[in-house]
Amino acid sequence: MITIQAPKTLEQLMHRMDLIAGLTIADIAEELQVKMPENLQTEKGWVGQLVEAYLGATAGNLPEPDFQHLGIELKTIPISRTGAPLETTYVCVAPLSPALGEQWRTSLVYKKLAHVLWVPIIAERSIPLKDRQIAMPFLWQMTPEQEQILKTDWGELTDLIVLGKHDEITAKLGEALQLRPKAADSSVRSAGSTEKATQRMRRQKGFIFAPVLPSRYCANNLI
DNA sequence: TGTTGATCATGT
DNA sequence: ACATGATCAACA
Repeated sequence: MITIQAPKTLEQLMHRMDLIAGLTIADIAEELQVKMPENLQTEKGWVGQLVEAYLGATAGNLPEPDFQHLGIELKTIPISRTGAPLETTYVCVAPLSPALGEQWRTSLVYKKLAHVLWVPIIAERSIPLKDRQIAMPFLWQMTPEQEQILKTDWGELTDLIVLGKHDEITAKLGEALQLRPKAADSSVRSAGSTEKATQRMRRQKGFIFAPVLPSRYCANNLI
């Protein structure tokens, strides 16, 4: 695979955003000389990793924003031809034992969502992977109103974990953030550090961003 | 048919 | 083990 240097400045990144708009997945795979799977059934994160490589993201699988020095998180988002988001977006793990006194602004959720480069991809399931087209990427920062929603959701969901109310946690909670299972399969268990003594094994969960805040993405214009 | 819970691949 | 990247697919 061809390696792309990380963008040094925000201007460089924005320039690459302009260049990637309108390309198909096949275009990018060809440029990077990577083999493209027929579908995503066994490589669900493949497109995200392809776009990361193409734009020069550096964080790998570290729990940090993708463009570390710019503090920007890259997220691909599948959209319909009319710009409606087709999936929710994984943000980060939800600690089984949240640090005592953890605040919203110091949380990993905030760090990841503070600056997001959304890369919408027209990805209706009827469209073959190779033909799916990148729409216009855009930088997003939460507004004060949006932050209030996220902060409230994060606080309520974190409280449930802190209080050990794991049985009450479902994806129905939260307005813009959900807590959903995040594991290889439903049998995986792990212990929170405060619970190791009692051997209370719980299922790992992750914070999921329901795309209700940037509710519509440019699909047709700007390509 | 939209949502919620489950699952897959990869890297350190 | 546990973090990243997400989409799949069963079921309400």
